[in-house]
Amino acid sequence: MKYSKQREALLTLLRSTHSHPSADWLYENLRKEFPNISLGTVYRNLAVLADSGEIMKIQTSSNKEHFDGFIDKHHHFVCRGCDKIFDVSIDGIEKAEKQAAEKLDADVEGSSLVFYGICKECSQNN
Amino acid sequence: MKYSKQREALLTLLRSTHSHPSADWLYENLRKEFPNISLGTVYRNLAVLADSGEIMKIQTSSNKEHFDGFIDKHHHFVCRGCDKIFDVSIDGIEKAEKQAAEKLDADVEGSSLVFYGICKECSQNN
DNA sequence: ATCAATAATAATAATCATTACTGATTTACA
DNA sequence: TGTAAATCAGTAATGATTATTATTATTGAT
Repeated sequence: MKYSKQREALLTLLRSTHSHPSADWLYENLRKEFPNISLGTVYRNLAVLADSGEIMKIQTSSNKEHFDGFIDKHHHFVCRGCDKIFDVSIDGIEKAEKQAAEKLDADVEGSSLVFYGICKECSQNN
Repeated sequence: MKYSKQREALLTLLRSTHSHPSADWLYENLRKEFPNISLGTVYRNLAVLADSGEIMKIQTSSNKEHFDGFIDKHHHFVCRGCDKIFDVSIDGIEKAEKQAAEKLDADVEGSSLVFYGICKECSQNN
């Protein structure tokens, strides 16, 4: 894995926000610094960084991948009003993973827990 | 919502398996009974049935939607070896939802919990 | 510092899943 | 039965992601 300015800028950008951006948002914002950057470069580096465990891919009910530069154990809440993704930490999930492993007799390596609903701001604006 | 043979057959087919099929699998299998059925019909009815709460859309790390004809509260385990989706019931998730709602001061309507790892069969075959 | 090997890039084309559109058919029900 | 509305099949369009290719940048060794 060779160094590249683009990859570093991508990682820096991703770690500068807690908004869990998508590939095209990252692309648009990287263009400020690299006007010629290619969307393919963004996707490729997101894949590389996710594979190496430096960032995290988030799966929501939208058909779009979102990314998180922070890989500490936490979960997400997706507002169906504004589609924003919020961080939230819940404890006791290891217990659930253990429970699943036992029930299925499988090797559970990880899990994804996403909450859905209406965020504070959206419920106030209605 | 008007009755249609296609929608009924789709629902019956989806409820005949626990394999959590994708739209194209359902399409291919419905063609046995309806050789002219359209993929659009499958997608439309999946959306209609999911909206009305009769079936459930499953989100995994694959960029493909999967569907579940059984809507009782349960969770899923995705094997990264064979990509199969297994059902698993975990208790105590309501507590996690409550915890998230309190932490975010949000209205949590539901959650999705997906486990990842290697299933029993795959770990035996290696 | 220069050079060759190779990884990364920009640009673009291709793919894949899903959604939208259209005109014909089917269902519900007055 | 007749009519309005929902659903259909067929097909085109969209949107996100991935693959291709020729060029450029990084690396480690001379």
